[in-house]
Amino acid sequence: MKFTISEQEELLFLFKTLNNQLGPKFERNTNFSLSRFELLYQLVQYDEISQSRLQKIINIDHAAITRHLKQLEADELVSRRRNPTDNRETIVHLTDEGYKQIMNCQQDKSSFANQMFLQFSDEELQSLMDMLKRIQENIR
Amino acid sequence: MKFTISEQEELLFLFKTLNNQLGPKFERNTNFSLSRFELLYQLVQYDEISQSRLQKIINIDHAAITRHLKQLEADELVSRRRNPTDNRETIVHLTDEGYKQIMNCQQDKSSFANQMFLQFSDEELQSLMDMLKRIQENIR
DNA sequence: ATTATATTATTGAGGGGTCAATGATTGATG
DNA sequence: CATCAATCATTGACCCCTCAATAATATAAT
Repeated sequence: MKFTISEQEELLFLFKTLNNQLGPKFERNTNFSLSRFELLYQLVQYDEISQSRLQKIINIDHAAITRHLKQLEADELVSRRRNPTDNRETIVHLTDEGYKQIMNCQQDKSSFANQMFLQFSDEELQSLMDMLKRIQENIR
Repeated sequence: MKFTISEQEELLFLFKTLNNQLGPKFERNTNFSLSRFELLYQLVQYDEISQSRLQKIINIDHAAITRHLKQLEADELVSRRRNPTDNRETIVHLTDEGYKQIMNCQQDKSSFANQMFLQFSDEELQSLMDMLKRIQENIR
């Protein structure tokens, strides 16, 4: 006995598939994973920021944040130190090398995003963004 | 010095975030990961199917397919045997227990998908599907 | 027939993510 | 001020994924 799949359900799986394809492609183009890129990007914006604030912005688990930053620190793209006024916090800061590298792959990231949304109108981008945010709300 | 992020780039990261949230939620609701669910779903459709055909349908790496099916076999939701007419292939078949379990969580999956697309019109679903497929084409 | 080529499945290494438990530090409260 | 509760970071266990290398089998080509 077979059963059918609704359009909604098809979309759910399409999402997963698309994402599985997106991540590796992005990484091949920029040499950074999406998460690492986001992390470094935020560090450019904030200069100094605690891990827990980064966590809230990036929206991945604390554990993943810690491990990414430890690795980025080992790679010397980032420096970390305790917050003197609150010793629970670790404050993260981009090194010169980190800044250089994230700036270097700006172009790659942009052209990747352009390729991804080739032939999308502004209205479509807007509507897509809107729908994704609504989905996010719906499953919250 | 800061730099800005285009709408396209914002969408790229929104995709990743949304997906990171989608997977775990789905799993908590159905007790199957999205991939396992898809695998079992296809087995309901095909009754018997080779791993390589499954791989092409589900669109994840061969290695992941092998590991999922080995685990599902250990859980006795699936049986596997060599194809007598082509010994390279492994043919996969759903067990009664596997059938029972996948059918059991149909309801959970449906209500999850409904929740996800709450207040989406048919046109929106259609347009979303269309856009996702175009993105998939664009990055292929 | 024998050799070269392609297909299928498997494994190992490594990256990314979650959840749960732990330890340290800070803040609030009786 | 002593204790209890919240916050932050870290670690371990485990899941999912990709890529690359390998082994086995089948197919094609000389």
